[in-house]
This record gives sequence, structure tokens and C-alpha cells, in this order.
Amino acid sequence: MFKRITGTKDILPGEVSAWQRIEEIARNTFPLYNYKEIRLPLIEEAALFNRSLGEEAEVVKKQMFLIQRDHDTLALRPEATASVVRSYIENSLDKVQGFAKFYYIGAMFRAERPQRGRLRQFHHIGCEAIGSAQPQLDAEIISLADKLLKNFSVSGHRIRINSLGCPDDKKKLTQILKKSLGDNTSKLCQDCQERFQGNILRILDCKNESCKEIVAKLDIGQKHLCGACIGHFRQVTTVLDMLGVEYIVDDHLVRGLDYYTRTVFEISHPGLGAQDAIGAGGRYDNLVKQLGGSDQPAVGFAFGVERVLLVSADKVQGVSDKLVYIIPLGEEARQESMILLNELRQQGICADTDYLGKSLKGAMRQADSMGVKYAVIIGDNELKNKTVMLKNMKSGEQKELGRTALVKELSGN
RNA sequence: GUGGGCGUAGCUCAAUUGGUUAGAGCGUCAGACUGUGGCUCUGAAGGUUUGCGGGAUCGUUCCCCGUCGCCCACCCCA
Repeated sequence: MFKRITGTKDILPGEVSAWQRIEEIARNTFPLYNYKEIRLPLIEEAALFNRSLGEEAEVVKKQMFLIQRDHDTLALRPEATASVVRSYIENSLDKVQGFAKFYYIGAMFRAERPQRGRLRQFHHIGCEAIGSAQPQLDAEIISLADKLLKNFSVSGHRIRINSLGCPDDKKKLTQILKKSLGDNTSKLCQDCQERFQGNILRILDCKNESCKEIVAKLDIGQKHLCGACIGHFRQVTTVLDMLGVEYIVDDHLVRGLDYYTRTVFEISHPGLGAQDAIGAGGRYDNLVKQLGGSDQPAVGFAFGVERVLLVSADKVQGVSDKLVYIIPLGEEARQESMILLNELRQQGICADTDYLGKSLKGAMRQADSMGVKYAVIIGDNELKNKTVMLKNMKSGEQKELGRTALVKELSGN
């Protein structure tokens, strides 16, 4: 028997309605902020991600699904920001329109060990605004993220924000950390000792208690930020306050991907266990240039759809309450019902029938368990009278109608 | 990638210190007098015989090893 690839999931019809709900909310909410949908390939040149996420990023080093084809190394995309930027540059959108807002919904791939809220194929709903450095945009995007969550029926989430500063500030922060931690690296946990080499900023958000203590003593705060970055961050928080978005400034918040600059944020939810980030994002003012485009600052974020679904209070279930179920009794009625089905469908009425030759009782049970609103019975009597029997499954009432009267009755729903 | 737990019908779980035909509930299907669902009752199907492959044993679903899968945590991240 064939099996799913580890870390992938079949989304069966029963679960699809929950997905559709989330997607529909996203498609309704993004346009309010003038974000336009963009659809991009699932595979890209692997080098795109090496360049954008950083050679040292775990995602690049260990988690990419690589495909070797001829002399090219391709990768299933582990995230979409790099692809959006690639597309923005490749299609000369910087020249055509300069500032642009995009949103996307789609699958991402990372070869991690699966656990709750973590899959190898997972789905992002995200957006990117490219071409402006204004702090108001950062605030708008955080408030959009918050709005989306509310629309998704998610509550109790926590938004943490921080500023990493411009590239010079990031370098400064790296140096501060190297200097102040250099003497007692041995006191850091095993992971942090490795981070010290390649990914030193991440020591700031280590969960290890003793590391936390050491980091707390350093009292980093936002001392590494230059005047311009401090000003930027202050404006971001000011606008967030104006918009009534609740957030926590967390100066230990660092993101794992290289491209982030200045504002970063992460949205977590206590209902999730270890993988508690349901969404995250931030500024990436250098990425467009770094990938060969013009100098365009940008900001964006993404939600993990699976994680959002885990904490969404609205558990919709698929019911066929718009379906009309036709029950033919006998061979002649079965033929006749094909005409009726066709007619109903032409009128835009969802209609189905029993294909198993069940008894009336069995077919009624079937109709009931599907949750249909109407059943239509066609038997010998109805054939003779050229009518059908329409039964309202909720009220139990039924009446005998002619064909046209039936269509008229049902179109009203 | 590292550690731990688990793996018995479609689902949730049982199965006495390893001992004869592996059980239940739910679900599915069928029936309960003529063409009518939900509740109830009755019955049936469904496990290539316990993820897979080895091993120890007179014998194992139960013990050991390997493997695959799932889950949880670490890590990472959405």
C-alpha cells in the first residue's frame, strides 16, 4: 500500500470547508488594504533561497527539499517572500509601478521532523508590500495581521515586536554580542555555543534558562539602534497605539532568516504547544537589492494555515444543506431522474441521487445523514401522474408537484 | 538532525503473569408487513490475525532486535 510522504497531509472533503473558510476570509480581507493576489511556482532555483534566507539559516542548511535536474539544483520553496521578490524584480515591477502590495496563499516545504503544528508540506497565507520604507506601512501590516486573525475567529494571541535595526545596526549588535559573550561562551548551552559561530543573534531568544540569565545581564535593549532606526520603530509603535493594536515590545525577539531588518514581529498563541508561532514577519529593506533589483525597502508577514486552524474557534463542518437528493424507485424512475437532475443542475440547483439502488428507507437514511434539505421521490405513482414528491427533510412535510413547479419551488433557495 | 512515547477492525479502545475460535463501542450495510429519514431494536459485514521484517520460546498482540509510520519534546520556524 502506498503511503503519504512523511509530514504531508491529505485534506479530506470533511476538512476542506474549514480551509475554504480561512482562504475566503483572507481573499476578502487583503483587498480592503489593496493587496493583490500573486501566484508563483512551487519550485525555484535553490540558490534563490541560499541568497535570501542566508547560508547559515537552518532552513537553507538542512530543511530544503532539493531536486537535482541536469545541472540545475531546484528547491521546493520553503517560504514565499524570496519568490515574490524574485518575481517583482524579474517582471520589472519596480520600474512599472514602484510600490506594490501582494498576497499569496499556498504550500511551502521544509524537511523538518513533523510534530504538532509542524509539517513538511504546510501552507502559508502571507503578504508583502514592496517599495516603501515608511513606518506607517509596518504598522498597517501588523494591524492587518491582527485583523485577519480576528476574522479567522482567533483570539488570545500575542503580538511581539522588536527592531533589529538597519544592517549596520545588526552588525553592531553582532559585535556587541561577540564581545560580551566571548569570554564565557562555555556557560552557554550546547546549541548557543554553535549559534555563537554562525547565528549569534539567535542566542537572544534561546529558551534555555541559564542562557536567558546571561542574556538578561547583558541588558542589550535597543542600544545598538541608530537614531533613524529608533525613530522608525517609535513611529511604528505610535501608529499601532493609534490603531488600537495590542502588542508587546520584546527586545529579545530575533528572526531566523537573514533578510530581516528593522521591524520584526511574531504572533504566538498559547493554544499551540511548542510550535506556538502562528504568524511572523517584518521588514527586509535590503532583499530586493540583494537579489539584483533596485533599492526597494519592503515589509511582509505570513501565517501558517495549519496552525491558524488549530486555534481558530470557528469549527465549520461541511453540510450539504443546499443539496437536493433525488430518490428514484425502480428502473424507469431512475432513467427519468437523470432528466430531472440535469434540469435542476441547469437551474443552478445542486442535486444528486442514489447510485446504489437502495430501498426507499435506505435512501431516506442516506439523505438524512448527508444533511440535505430536500428529498425528491420518484416512484410509479409520480411517473403515472408526471409529478414528483418533494419532501422537506427538516419539517417532514411533503407535497406532490409537477416538474416546473418543483424547479420553481427549489430555485427560491 | 537529537531524545522519549506509541503502532490491535474505517474510528476510539479491550484482550487476565506470553497459552486454544483477538473483543466492545461508534461508524457502515441490511431488516423491523405494502413507497418514507432522525429515536429504538435485531442482524451482518469488516482484522490478508495485531505496521513490517527478523529473533528467543513448545507457544506470543504481549518478550528482544531492526525497520517504517504517527505523536510529543528539543532544534527550527509559520
